[in-house]
Amino acid sequence: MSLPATRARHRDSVRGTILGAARKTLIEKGYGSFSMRALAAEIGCSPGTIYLYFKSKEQLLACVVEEGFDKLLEILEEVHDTDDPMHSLRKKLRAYVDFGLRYPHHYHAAFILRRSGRAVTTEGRPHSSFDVLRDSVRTCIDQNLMAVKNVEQVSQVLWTAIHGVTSLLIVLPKFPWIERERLINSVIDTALNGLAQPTQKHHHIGGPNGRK
Amino acid sequence: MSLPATRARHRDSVRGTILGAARKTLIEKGYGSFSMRALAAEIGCSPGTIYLYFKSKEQLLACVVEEGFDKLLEILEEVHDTDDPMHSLRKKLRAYVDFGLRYPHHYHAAFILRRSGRAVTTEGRPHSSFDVLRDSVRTCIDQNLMAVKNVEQVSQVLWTAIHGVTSLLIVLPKFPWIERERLINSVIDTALNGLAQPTQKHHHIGGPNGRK
Amino acid sequence: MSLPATRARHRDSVRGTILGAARKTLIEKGYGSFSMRALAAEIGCSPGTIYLYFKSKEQLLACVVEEGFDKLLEILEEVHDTDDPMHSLRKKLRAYVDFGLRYPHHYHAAFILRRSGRAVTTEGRPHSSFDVLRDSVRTCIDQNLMAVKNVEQVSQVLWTAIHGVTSLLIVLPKFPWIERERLINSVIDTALNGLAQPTQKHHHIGGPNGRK
Amino acid sequence: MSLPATRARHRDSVRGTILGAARKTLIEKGYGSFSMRALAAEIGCSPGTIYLYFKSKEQLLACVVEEGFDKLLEILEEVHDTDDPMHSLRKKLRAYVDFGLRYPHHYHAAFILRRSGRAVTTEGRPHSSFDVLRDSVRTCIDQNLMAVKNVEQVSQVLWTAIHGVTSLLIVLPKFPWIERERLINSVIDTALNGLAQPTQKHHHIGGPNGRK
DNA sequence: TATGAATGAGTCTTCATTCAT
DNA sequence: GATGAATGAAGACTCATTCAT
Repeated sequence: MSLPATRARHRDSVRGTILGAARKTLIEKGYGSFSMRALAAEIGCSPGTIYLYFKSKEQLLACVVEEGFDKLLEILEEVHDTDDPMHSLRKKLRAYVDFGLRYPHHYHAAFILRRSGRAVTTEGRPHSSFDVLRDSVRTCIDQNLMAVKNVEQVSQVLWTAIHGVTSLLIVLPKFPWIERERLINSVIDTALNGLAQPTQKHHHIGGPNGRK
Repeated sequence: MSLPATRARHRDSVRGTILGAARKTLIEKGYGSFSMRALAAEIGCSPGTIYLYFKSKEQLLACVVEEGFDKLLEILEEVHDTDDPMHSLRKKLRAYVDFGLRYPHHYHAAFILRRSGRAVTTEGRPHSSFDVLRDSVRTCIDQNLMAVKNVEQVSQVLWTAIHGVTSLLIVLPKFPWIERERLINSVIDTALNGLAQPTQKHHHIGGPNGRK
Repeated sequence: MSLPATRARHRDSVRGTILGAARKTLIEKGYGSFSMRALAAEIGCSPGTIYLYFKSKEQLLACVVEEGFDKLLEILEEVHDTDDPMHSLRKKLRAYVDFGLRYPHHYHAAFILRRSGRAVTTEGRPHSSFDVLRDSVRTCIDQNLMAVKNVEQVSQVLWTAIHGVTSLLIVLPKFPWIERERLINSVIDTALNGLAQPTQKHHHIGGPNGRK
Repeated sequence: MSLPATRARHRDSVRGTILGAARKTLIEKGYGSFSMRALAAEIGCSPGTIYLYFKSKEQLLACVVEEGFDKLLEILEEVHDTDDPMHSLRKKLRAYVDFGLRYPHHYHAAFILRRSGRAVTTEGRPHSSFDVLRDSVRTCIDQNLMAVKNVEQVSQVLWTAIHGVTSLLIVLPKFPWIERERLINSVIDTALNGLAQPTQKHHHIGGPNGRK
């Protein structure tokens, strides 16, 4: 470590400030209105300063997205496993949706946007959110709680299900959706029921059927 | 007909060319990089020419989206109903996914794109693809084929399910998906099973379980 | 005359329509907002059509200005001479100011604007508004009504006087001017009194002094 | 002083360069042809640079106008009052005209230019050139040297008179004016005589009448 | 380390003008 | 005579980025 500790600490602090402001701007103003100049103004530094910490706009945005992945991962890992693996799985699915709705721009950047040809992938990431989901699914299958036995298949089906609601709610917020809470629960119920052993129907609190 | 027929034909042709290029560019370069100049260059005309056919960038993009909605509606309406309502419903769901994968540009423009602030809505549209889906669902529920009886809820759950696969396959084509056909079928099976009456399990040909 | 009379009449009519619309637009929207396309739209013809009647935007505007000169001349000539030459002169000065205030854009184009180096001049015009003014002044001097005997000098002094009010009222309409009528009369009174024979004070109706 | 002095000096210098070029371009090319791009080219910098010193085209033009007002005010205040108020007034009127002829660009920007719709006003200006003129007039009236007793009226009449010559000489330099010096003096004489007490005729040196 | 001036390419859009039909 | 499609240049303005200080 060639830098004195205080230096390093300062660097990190400034870097954090920039990242925080970037995230905020990205979330509040949206992707299209994100500009390095505006960001510098927001922080109160000169445009050049940002380039001391991030090589380019692209890299800065990549860091914000990275942050999003990390945050999602963190949130999913916070869902502690219980004795009931299906319950744990359900809670993870729900945490995923909640993350997307709470940080729509992060989610958008990570899973919806396709930028300049290169899609965002989880490539090169040692441990991804999808891994957490897959682990949870594996436990269920190992305990014979699923009718479908293929871990990868079940995981992917579940992922597409929760991505479906999450992304549609983000992209089409004005669509006349049924009550949001009911929709999300129903999506998760439906997917789990569709995959579970016939004898093992798991519903969220409130029952399987929608009100008519 | 005030215009000579050749004139009108020419107009439509150019308009189509612009729309097509816009759609393509939009998906490949991304929303942020979409520029009227670049579009004109792509087509081989001057920037001003585009403005002879579309009032503004905004309107052009709106037309691209509109196009997507129309195309999808058209395809869904081509799926004729049969004696078995669940079978018809399944065929429509599958047609939806196939549309997205066959015309990813259209699909992207219609359901994935999110424009700064204002989201695409179906507002003002007399008849939407979702209406077709809802009608199909209603028939199933009327014939007591669904465990969940709320038409709107079932329709929305099904939509999010098929949108989930469709959009993820489009946006993250490099993700290590399981075999595409199996994934799609599994998604549809899962959703329908999760919603259907316990006694009425409908699977696509090939059975309910994924191969291990 | 190679064209049949009806043809020629039609030409003139269309030309007049264009000129009229141009004048109207110029007056209402101002010089900066004048565009050939907008003009065509206003008339309800295609942009190209205008070019069948006017070589260029510049020429069209020149014609409008020309029209302005003609109109001013016409108005000045309408002021009939009376037995009292000073009275006639005063009426002409007043007519000049009124013209400027009634057609501020014409006036602006003719006497205030300096376009691309070349100032608008009366060069080449066989008979100008200034000639009318000069003739009126000459009559006054010939009848020994002026203290200053130089026709050209008196004419120019009077012109600058009325141009002064006219242009300032046009250019600075929001300045806290005294009541407009009183100002104009006072300007004309002052100029005529300053030039007239000491024994011959001519005032407009209302007296020489401003109210205190 | 947060900026190093050299920085500040540089800023002012560049700002001045831009303002000067803007003033010049504005007058020579006319308002309609004034373009930020062309201005940048004239100066030899990039279009963006101008925006580092002026927020918009509108603001730049407003500054040019402001400059004109300031310069004129400065010059008028340099004319010191004497024992003879009419003489002082005359000197101020003459200084006004001289200013316009010496700095035609400034004068044009301040009093001749008319911006689309919104006219230049003196609004918000704490002390204007017109105030100086008015003060001088008030002194004359207080000493009973004027036939017309209304300060505002006299001031405005005098202003329109000197603006008349000044602006016409600037805008129509090719008109066959009488000798310039004689014209200016005659205008001022005429106005002052027209307003003064009958017994108090003040002429510039050289006498009241023009040579014939 | 941090600044802020500068750039050059880019943004959308409008315009005067031409020309085949 | 009239059209309307097309152009190419220009309009104001913004932005990511670099660099001397």
